[in-house]
Amino acid sequence: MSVASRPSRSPAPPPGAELGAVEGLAQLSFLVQNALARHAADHSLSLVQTRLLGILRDREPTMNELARLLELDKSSVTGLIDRAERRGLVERIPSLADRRAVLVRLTEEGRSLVSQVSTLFESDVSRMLECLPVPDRDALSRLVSRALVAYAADQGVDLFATIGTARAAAKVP
Amino acid sequence: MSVASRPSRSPAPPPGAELGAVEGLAQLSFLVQNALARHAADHSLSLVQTRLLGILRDREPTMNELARLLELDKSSVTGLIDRAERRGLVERIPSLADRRAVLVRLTEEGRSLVSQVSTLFESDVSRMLECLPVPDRDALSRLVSRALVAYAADQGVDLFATIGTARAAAKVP
DNA sequence: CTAATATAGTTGGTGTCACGTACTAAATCA
DNA sequence: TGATTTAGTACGTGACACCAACTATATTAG
Repeated sequence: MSVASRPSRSPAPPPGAELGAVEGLAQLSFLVQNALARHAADHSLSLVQTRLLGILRDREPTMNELARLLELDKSSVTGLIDRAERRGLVERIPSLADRRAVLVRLTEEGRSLVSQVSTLFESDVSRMLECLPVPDRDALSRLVSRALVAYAADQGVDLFATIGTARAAAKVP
Repeated sequence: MSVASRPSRSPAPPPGAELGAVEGLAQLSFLVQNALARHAADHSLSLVQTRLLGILRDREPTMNELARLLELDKSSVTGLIDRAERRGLVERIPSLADRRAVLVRLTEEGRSLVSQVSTLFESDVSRMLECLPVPDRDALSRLVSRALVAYAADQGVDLFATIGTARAAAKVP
């Protein structure tokens, strides 16, 4: 896949073959994302909803902050929260500090839902890792983490919270 | 997804540095997907459209096969192809073998578009890998590919198309 | 060789989600 | 105080996803 060039069919795709690095990472990312999407869908959540709930696990942001975190337009967030609120997953709380602002908070139901999905998701990814022998698994984990850290530093990106464990990085003022 | 990514400056590489394996893979998958989505959007393509074009690079499937490859309902594929066709990216060709069936093929324009996006995407992922020293990079690539193959075998899953060629295998009775 | 059934694709209805624009209310600046 | 910026919402549009219903072939059964 990768690239561009030829539309050719490889004469004989080696069966057990090695994938190129880029291709491997790309496919891996699809598998991981599909796992998440699948569990989310099983609980009637879209990916965005799930992401929303994941973010709210350890925060109580304003609509505006949410838009920034989700990289969405603020008008998109209005609808997103409308639907989640209608389902009883989150609630809007008027900010005391700024009367224009609204804080968004998980309800108990929302919290329990996101916990279930994240547990299932994590066990899926674990299962994927368990296909590897332990030493390989550790090595992979170390390399991935090294790559992420290096890339993050390089690009000034801040890695953070996946759904599961949210916390991760942290705190950023 | 659970995650959101956020642009921020990291003051310094996170102190706790090592990520759990699950979390690392999850974050990695977000980075990769975001890269793809970004380049796609720059060319006015959605992720699904991009995946569609990627699949068509080395195939000329029926609507039905497309639905299976994309894991979409066939009625969703109708709309997807309608829009892509309207933009001149693909064309419908009546099947000679089965008069109910319709084949979908990339146009020249579609081919050129997907090539651009995939080139950009790949260079992004490469850039990510280049943060690692060469031996680590090779090791990572080998491990990822091993994990994918093992997982695919384990689950009877068909690895597939990111953007390019998927080589997919497909074998499943 | 019809008659029942299965398959390919489209249509239409509903809902999510994303965007841009326009608008209100509150905060801030000047 | 008056001008401007900021938070959030309302509205219209379009992409996408699903399901159920429908047409037209194909396939199978009797």
